[in-house]
Amino acid sequence: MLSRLIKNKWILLYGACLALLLLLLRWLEIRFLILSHAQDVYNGAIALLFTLLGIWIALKIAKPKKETVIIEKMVYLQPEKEFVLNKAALDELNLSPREMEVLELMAKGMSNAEIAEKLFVSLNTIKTHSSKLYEKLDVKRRTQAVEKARQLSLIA
Amino acid sequence: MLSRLIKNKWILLYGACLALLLLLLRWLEIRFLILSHAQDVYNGAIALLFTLLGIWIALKIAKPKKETVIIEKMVYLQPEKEFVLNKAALDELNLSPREMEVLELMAKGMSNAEIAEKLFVSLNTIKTHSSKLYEKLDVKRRTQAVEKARQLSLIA
DNA sequence: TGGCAAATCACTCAAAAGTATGAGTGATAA
DNA sequence: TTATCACTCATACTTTTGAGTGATTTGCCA
Repeated sequence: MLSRLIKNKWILLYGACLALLLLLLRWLEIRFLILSHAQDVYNGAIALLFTLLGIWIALKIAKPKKETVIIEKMVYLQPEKEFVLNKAALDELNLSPREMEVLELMAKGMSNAEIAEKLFVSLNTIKTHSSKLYEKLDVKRRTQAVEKARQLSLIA
Repeated sequence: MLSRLIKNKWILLYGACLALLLLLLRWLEIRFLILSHAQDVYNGAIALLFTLLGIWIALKIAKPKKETVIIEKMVYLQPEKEFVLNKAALDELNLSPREMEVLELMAKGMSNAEIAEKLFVSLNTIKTHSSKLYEKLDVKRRTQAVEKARQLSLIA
């Protein structure tokens, strides 16, 4: 609660300023007993002041627009004779178990229909899986998917 | 709609503060019996209005602040194992030079159209080549062709 | 010079792959 | 309880691939 107040200290600041300003104005008011048409100038001043204040607040508060920069970091894999699954890449890609299955069967050269039959699901399901697979692997075709998976050591 | 309100909760907060402030002033007013209170409400309203106006203006006009977010993307590279072309198998299969080219590009995940463009020939030509390729490799699909070629060490 | 293989391309039909969208279910996390 | 996710399936549509067939050109060689 307190921390929130502190966090929003600008609000307090703003309140204080407002209070001060009003007091100042009051004081001026009393001092000069308000010339009849001075009221317009007075209102104008308030308007101007608070407009500026609003602008200032907005500029302070406005959340910055994010700009994403992707930096590619190279990682070299050890040349192993036996196949070692690249867990890091696998985690990063976030493939579901089913998607991995489909990927493996794909890599064996099986058609969607064959994969569907083998996994006891419909052809459409396999299509859905493969589409998501391509999305996650950032490829367009199954041949590319297999290529990439091999490069990433996701499959043997 | 609601989320926008929540998002801009500081505006509400600000309004609350302003209200509190005005109440405070009112209290002071009563305390010290200074002048008519209508003026305060009036001033407060103007202040509030123009503050909002200022904020609105700023948000409309100001170019958005940019914040750079850097995301590191891992790229896994596999160091080249020494690839030894299996000449025996290649001789036996009797693939023509052009067919080998097509096979290699296929293995890179390129589509027939892309291969055609790359080799400056028509799509139909590539289809012919690939058909013969499948025949010679005794496979049904391009994925199988790539698989088989890899197993036979015809390609890396 | 005729035969042959390689390379080119066209055309058609069919099959497979892929896209887009929506939707239902069950499990699990917030 | 809501929300999210993985998995499932469907419909409709587009694109790509593959099969089958046939034709032309070019260079090689016996």
